[in-house]
Amino acid sequence: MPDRVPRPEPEAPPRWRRRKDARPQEIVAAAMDVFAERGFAAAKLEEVAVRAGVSKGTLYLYFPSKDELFKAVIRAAILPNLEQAEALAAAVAGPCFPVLERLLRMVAHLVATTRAATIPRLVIAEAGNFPDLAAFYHREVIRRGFGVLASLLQRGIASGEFRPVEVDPTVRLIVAPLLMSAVWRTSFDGLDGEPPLDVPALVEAHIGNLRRVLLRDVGEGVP
Amino acid sequence: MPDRVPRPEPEAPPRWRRRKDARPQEIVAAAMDVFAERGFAAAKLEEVAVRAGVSKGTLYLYFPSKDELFKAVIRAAILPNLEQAEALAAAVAGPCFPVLERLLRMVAHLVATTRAATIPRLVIAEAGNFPDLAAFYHREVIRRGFGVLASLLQRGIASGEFRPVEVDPTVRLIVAPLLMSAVWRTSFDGLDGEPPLDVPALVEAHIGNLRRVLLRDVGEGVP
DNA sequence: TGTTAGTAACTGACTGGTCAGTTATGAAGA
DNA sequence: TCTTCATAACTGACCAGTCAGTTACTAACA
Repeated sequence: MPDRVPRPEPEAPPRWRRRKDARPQEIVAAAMDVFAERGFAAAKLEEVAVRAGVSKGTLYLYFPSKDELFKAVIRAAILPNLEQAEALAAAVAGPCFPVLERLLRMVAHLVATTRAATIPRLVIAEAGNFPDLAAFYHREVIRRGFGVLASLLQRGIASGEFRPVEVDPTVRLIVAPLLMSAVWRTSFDGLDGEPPLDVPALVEAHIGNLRRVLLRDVGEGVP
Repeated sequence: MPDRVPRPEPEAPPRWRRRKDARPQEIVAAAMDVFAERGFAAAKLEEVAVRAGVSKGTLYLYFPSKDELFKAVIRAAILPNLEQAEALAAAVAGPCFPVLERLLRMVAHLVATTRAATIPRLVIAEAGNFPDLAAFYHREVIRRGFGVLASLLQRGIASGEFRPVEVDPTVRLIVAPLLMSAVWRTSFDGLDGEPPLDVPALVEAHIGNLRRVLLRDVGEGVP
């Protein structure tokens, strides 16, 4: 009996390929999805692996632990946007309020349309269990974001464009509605047949309020 | 050999006592602590039991599951305060802005001093995994809280005390800083040696801003 | 006023399932 | 051929939920 070839598909594609450079991003993208849907604790690495098209062991070739994978997700989702915001705020010389408007609308757009909106919720939820993650987020995201707004406010106050408000509370009051929108969209939206949160309308109302709060000449001729 | 009495302490107190009515509250209080420290998923019922001074089995005599215990915690922490707020808002006839001030300061005080401040964070974190809990919270807490503020705004607008603002976005803009404060205090406070969030200062700044936004006659004589 | 039988509160060891992380093995590519 | 990338079966810890047994209390009866 001649030796029968044991593999029936000589033209079958290989069961897997080596793709050392593409893997990390794909894994992070898959992890972003799963963490967003389930939260950190309830997310299963097996599911991350399946969505990334690899096996669970492969995750551990690129990330030493679930925690580190989580941090990588956060970094990947937040840092590019933050750098964009810093560039936007730094590169302007004229009046400050229009810059503030553009920043708010940009963040609102992110909140309303991208997966990055789930990041604050994830960090908030896990801050107690990952103090170093909370510290990282506080240092790399919150502090920098606050810094952008604070310097903008200070410039506006110095030039006389803005009333002399207290900077720190005002920064927090500017940010709060955006943060709340991000959290809302990823926690409560679409419950009980409620209409979804209208983020643009909320932001426009907020900008209108800020105009009355920050600027010296309030246009009182509104009907 | 005469029969030695096997129990050496005839006056020893019993190892446990039957306390059918006190148990549920004590268990809920212990669970509140553990959930607040660890989050729902990472909280261990064994630890809840130890802090409540009972065994794990006893928890299941009073609550059918971890989920139901969680809901009981939420109800116990939120509903009394909500009823107080509704009473406060309903029992007034004069101008609306002082009522709004009192409501905001009351909530700020809760946020700054009580364990109830951790509840929003817990609900936000677990909303994805417990849709019915999110729906319960939305229906019983958020909708009612929004209702209190919305009717107050409408009364103020109708009487001419307030400018004719859009009610729904404005309610959200009023609530956002308080929600953010609650989340902040239980997630980021005391990180990196930062000073803790000054909730009263934030609320006073917010009230000042709302005065400019809502009232018709803005006192422009501020230095 | 004991004594005792009955009951409901309570305990804690156990189970079954889940899942993060490990490793023996093999295929792909140089 | 040898190294690297990847797999998939495996392990061990952890924990919600269970249940057979124990104990505090009570009420009926002596």
